[in-house]
Amino acid sequence: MNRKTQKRTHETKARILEAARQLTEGKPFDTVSMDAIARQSGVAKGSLFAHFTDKSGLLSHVVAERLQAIVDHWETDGTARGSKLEELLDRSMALVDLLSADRAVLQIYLDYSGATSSNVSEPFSASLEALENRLFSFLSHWREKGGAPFALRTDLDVAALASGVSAFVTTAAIYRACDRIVSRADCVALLQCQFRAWLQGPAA
Amino acid sequence: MNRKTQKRTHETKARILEAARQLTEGKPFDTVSMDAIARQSGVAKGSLFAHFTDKSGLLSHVVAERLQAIVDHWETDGTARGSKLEELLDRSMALVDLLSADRAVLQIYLDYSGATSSNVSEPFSASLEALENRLFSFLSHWREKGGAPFALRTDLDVAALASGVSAFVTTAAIYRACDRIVSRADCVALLQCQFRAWLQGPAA
DNA sequence: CCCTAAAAATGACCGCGGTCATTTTATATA
DNA sequence: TATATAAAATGACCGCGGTCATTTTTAGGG
Repeated sequence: MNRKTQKRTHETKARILEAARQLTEGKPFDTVSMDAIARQSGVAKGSLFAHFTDKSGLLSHVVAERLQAIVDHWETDGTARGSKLEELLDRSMALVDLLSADRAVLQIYLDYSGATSSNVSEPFSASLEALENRLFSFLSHWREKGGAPFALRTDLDVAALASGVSAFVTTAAIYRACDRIVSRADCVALLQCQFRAWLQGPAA
Repeated sequence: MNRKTQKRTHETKARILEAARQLTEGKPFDTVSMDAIARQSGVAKGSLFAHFTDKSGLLSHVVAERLQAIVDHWETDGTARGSKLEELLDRSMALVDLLSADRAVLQIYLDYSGATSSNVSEPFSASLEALENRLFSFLSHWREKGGAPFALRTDLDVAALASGVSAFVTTAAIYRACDRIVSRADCVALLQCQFRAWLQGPAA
């Protein structure tokens, strides 16, 4: 017969996540071992793998939180900005900064950003979906209401535009994680150029 | 005093690479251990790391060869094609197929495609550069001589066009490596749409 | 040809992520 | 409350990538 999950489960899971959160604060993921997380959370190592599929699966929760922070900030921050393009650049760079700062974070993002929701931790896919929705509605708004410095092209639907933007952001993060793009300014410049070329409608 | 490297060096390095080539034929990289490569090549494991920085560094040579094969095939194959766009799609999908078939291959490609040539094995960066050159000259030719099904846009230089194409191909490979893009046909369709939108000049 | 110093090869060893047979704990029922 | 059993926790263990003090081989000067 089936019994329902005990409340211990949620507690230990929370303890593990809290330990992971603390230990990864400011340190690269690959310097934080599963043994260390087990020790910090006062739980046997084996238990980590009972609650999470693997190290990536565990840390994807941490990445999810960081991703969510970007979304939240985008949604709440009403700071006036020079233009729609600048706003998009600003938000994109927040993501690039997050992803390119830690190889393992980028790794997790790439592994899970493409996967079907079934094999990914819900927090991560939720955050990712929220981010994609935010981008989608941003572009929708831009197209409908207009915005500086140019009008969006109309020969592609918003979803297609968004997927292109994502592609540029992702590759920018990859290039920056290696050292192909050295300075942050170069990264911004590249994205600005690509965004213009991808999003701009025919000249008025 | 400095002595020059012995000829043994090249021999063992070649033996190791040959073993790696054999063992990875048709099998995912992560099923082939360094111990296995050492055993197959008749060399101590420690020697592998004397000749190559790490497993990625070793296998990047194998990836380089596969990459080079794509370049070579593109350069020699004079098969008549329906259009420039089809040719580009065809060649891009060859790369996508290569990268998405094995996680570790994709990993190596992403790690090294961005890195400065100094920290990457020469064969790999050579193959990558050859591929980029091939794309560049393909696009240059398209722009100058024209070609179906449309003329290339002229508001971006060829290098910028190429970087965009690479971005779309890379993300397509990532999506396909996970299961975001299930069928190969969907992948082709996505790329076709993105290539058109990215490359097409203003309607005549 | 021998001797010596540098170059190359070696394999025991380490920490890591991950597994699993076993033990401990909680809960439903009598 | 006592008992049976499912759920949860445990930690010794494994194979992996990678290291390094030691040994073996090679090349060049006397």
